[in-house]
Amino acid sequence: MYISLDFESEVPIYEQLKNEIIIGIAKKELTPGERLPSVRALASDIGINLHTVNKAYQQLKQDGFLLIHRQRGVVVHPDGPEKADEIYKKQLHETLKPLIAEALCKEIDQKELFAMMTTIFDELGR
Amino acid sequence: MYISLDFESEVPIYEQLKNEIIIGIAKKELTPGERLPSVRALASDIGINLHTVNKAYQQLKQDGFLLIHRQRGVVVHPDGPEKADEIYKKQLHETLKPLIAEALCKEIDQKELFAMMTTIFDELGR
DNA sequence: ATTCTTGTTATATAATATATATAACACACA
DNA sequence: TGTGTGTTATATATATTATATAACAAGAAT
Repeated sequence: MYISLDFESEVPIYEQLKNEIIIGIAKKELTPGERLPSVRALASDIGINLHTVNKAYQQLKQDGFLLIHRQRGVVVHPDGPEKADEIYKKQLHETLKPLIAEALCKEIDQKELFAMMTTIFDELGR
Repeated sequence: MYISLDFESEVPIYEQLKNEIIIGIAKKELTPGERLPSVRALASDIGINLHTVNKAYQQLKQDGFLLIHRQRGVVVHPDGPEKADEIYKKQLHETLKPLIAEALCKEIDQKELFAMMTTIFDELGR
């Protein structure tokens, strides 16, 4: 699996790493039960600190995407994360709203936004 | 116009403020040319520091949402922001992608996401 | 002219977040 | 008995967020 990070980005490295892994899981390039590199291996691979990788792994574990066995390492959660609950849906709604508002202000219309969404679904293999 | 801020949120106050204003413009509750409160008035109103308001105003000016006349105050840009260019569209795409990936992992399907989008369009008066 | 209100600039301070560096620990496994 | 896991602990550096005060420049109102 490719991990592309932008060190110039305002988005923190650990966030970018989380996103890459979540996208990998959504695309099923990362399959349930699959082993991920150790914090040290991945950190060394990407050229970042092991704590930065660990922070991403820990948060993904918290969110139910990963399982971490103390000595066996990190694996994609066999059952996947919990289904979205109402709290998550509300948060997603609140996250999307300003993004869409800004797009509308910039004259991106509903049709174009749906088209962009469809492209993304496509990229994620849906 | 109502401004609702969540001081417990991880989202910075100035970001929340930007979002509220952008949403206001998208909903046309804030109309082109309309005067916004002075940095001091709004800060005092919300109970935050004037520099926090100023930061939001400055960034919104940078993004073409607002015009700031040195002594006449802050107004909603009469012409609105620039139309979305390819760079913006690419950034929006990259912002949406991990959000959608996470939603899909949590078994929110394409249909439900489109429904959520439609609800948001509705809230924004489209 | 004088006063008030603008945004603006300058300093300072504190708390938090991000990222790195090093070292050590506990424990399974070969 | 090492080796490789994640984990924990410290320390450091930098950037971000938010606040507090003060002062400045210039248009607007009186």
